[in-house]
Amino acid sequence: MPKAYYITTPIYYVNSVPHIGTALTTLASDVTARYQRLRGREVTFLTGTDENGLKILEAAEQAGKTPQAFVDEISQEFRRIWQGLDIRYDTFIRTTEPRHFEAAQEVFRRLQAAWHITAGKYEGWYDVSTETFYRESELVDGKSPDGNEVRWIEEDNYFFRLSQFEKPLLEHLEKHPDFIVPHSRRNEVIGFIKQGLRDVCVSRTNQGWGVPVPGDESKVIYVWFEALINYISAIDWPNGDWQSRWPAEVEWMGKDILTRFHATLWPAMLMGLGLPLPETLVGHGWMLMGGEKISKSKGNVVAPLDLASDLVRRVGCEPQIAVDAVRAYMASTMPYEQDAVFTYEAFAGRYNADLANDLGNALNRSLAMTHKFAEGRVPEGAIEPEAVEAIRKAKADFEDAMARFRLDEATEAAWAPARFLNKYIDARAPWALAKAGDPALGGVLRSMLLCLRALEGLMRPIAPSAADAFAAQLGVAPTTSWEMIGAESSLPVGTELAPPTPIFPRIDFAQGAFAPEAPTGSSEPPSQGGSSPMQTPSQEIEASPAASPTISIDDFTKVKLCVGRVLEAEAVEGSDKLLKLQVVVGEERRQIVAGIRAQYQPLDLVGRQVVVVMNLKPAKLRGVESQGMLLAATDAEGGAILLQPDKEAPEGAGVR
RNA sequence: CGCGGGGUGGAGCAGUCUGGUAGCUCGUCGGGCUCAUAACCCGGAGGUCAUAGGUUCAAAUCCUAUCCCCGCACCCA
Repeated sequence: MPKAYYITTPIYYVNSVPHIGTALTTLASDVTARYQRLRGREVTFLTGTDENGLKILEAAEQAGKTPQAFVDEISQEFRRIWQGLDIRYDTFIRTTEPRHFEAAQEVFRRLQAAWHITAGKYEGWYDVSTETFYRESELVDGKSPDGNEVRWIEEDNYFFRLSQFEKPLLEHLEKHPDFIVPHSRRNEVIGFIKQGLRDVCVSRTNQGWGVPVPGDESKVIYVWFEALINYISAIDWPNGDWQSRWPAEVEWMGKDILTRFHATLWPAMLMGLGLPLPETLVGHGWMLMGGEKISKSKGNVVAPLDLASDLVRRVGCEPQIAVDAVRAYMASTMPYEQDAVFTYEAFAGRYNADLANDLGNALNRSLAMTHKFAEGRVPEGAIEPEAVEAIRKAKADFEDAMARFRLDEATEAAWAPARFLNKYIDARAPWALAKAGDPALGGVLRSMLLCLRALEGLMRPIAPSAADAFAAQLGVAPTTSWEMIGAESSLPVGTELAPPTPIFPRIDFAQGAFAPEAPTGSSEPPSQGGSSPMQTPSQEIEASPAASPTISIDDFTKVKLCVGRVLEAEAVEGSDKLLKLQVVVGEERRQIVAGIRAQYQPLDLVGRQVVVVMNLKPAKLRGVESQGMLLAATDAEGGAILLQPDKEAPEGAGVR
């Protein structure tokens, strides 16, 4: 049996539901999968959810649910949204499934047997709440960088000896130039590995959630390590028919999780297991909102299905067509090397220009003419060579673009027959031919319709429902194979066409700009495109955007605030944010480090009165002791605006 | 000197590896058509390709230096 084309997305961390960035990766995979199916390949398209890890335990607790109920619910939500976006995956893996547990443990066992995982004593600081280890130098004020309590632990743990794979990884990258695309990111990966790889601690204390280390129930396998295994656990490695799928042809992901994990740790794990590596890893760019990274705290999250319903509400098209409009937009602006910027204006503009004006209108006017001049049937007549050539070229361009995973170019190629057609119609002016009784009319009309039939096939991987609508109006069944595209037999003479009905109704901007119905920002996640098995420790779960809890006046008076005066100020070396200040508060003198360098010059500050938090535990920042904190407001960009007494206050005055 | 990406007509981008008179979409101005979803087609205006040197017959493209933006890392007491 020939090997199936195996394509994967990262598994998504179930701390919250997908947004337009997450959908990007999944959509890219879906378009690739649909294209390969059309080409006749057997395809296995995998996606899933990452459900282990201590953060899930915490998020579940916050939500007042059992962990299992919590992950069940969110995993289900992912599947609902993928279904809504017409994502046709073949396999959905959840890392809480037995098959994943078994495979993960087997990976662990085998790597252990091969001495790629070894037991060792770990000595160091450990942040229990984020499951992260820190070096002494990374600690701040005796706490983790996130401000969590850390404790010194000396415990037995397991280490994956990643450092041993430096050379083999570099060799593989050398030998397979297309292992990582785009090439700019391949260069980054090479640079990263050349800096030296450190062994990875791959076990954590078992708190009743996660995959236990085989033979050591006191530990679970570290979630970042275990999550990657989904790519093989999902195809029943090691006991099932995994060899008919592995290695993956392509693993899609966002650029954020490419370098450290998919391009380094994951291939090293596979090497340790003696398994072949995926053929290609694509680390695409991000979809930014107005130039900024998508994040809930900025309130700039767009849920893909909301975008579709906004469009339905505005133009009254079929829901599935609106979904396709979202798909087409994402595919056509698919960030590859660079990030792309999402705006409602751009989405609406492209919808009108590409889908309504070019594609929809091309279909509409062609059908109308056929009804008017040829009784609504595909007429006799020779297909004209320029049409044949236009279709051939579009097809070849599409193939070429997909071979390079350039969805933006593929989309452009798919639309090409429509763009050609509009020009062609104008050049051949069928209405004039009809008036003149010119016998060329039949061939021209038939050429036009064949272009539309080809368009229907080419757009199918990107916009399947719209393709169905095209086929229906053309009076034929959907295109089912790549060979059909452009073939005369795909649209027989005499085929009866449906009456033309606009598939993509235009957005009338005279009625106002296209905008979301209501400000979004309900329960969407802060993470991006490939946000994945591996979330960086700083990405906190935001289970509920709830108001901060109230505190009592007693709590407040615990904070000792005083007015001080800045005596000296200078930059902290090696930091572009920090200033070192000498502040006098009454009799007392304090050294305070503040992250205000972007807003204030040292000289601006000298002599100024400031409000100081006196009883904050001292901390070391960039190696410089800070004995307090200045109060400041936050500006729109997150910069600091120092607070200052309305008029000169007595030296050392208390603040309440 | 932490790592990396980028600076191309009003906007968003391609082209840079493999030098050869700057291309696409949108916008704008003018014209055309009337089959069509006020859609479509044609044409114009608009760029010293961040800056300065260099290599070359020829540089957006190669080399050197500088400036500016943006990620990551660090960090924001």
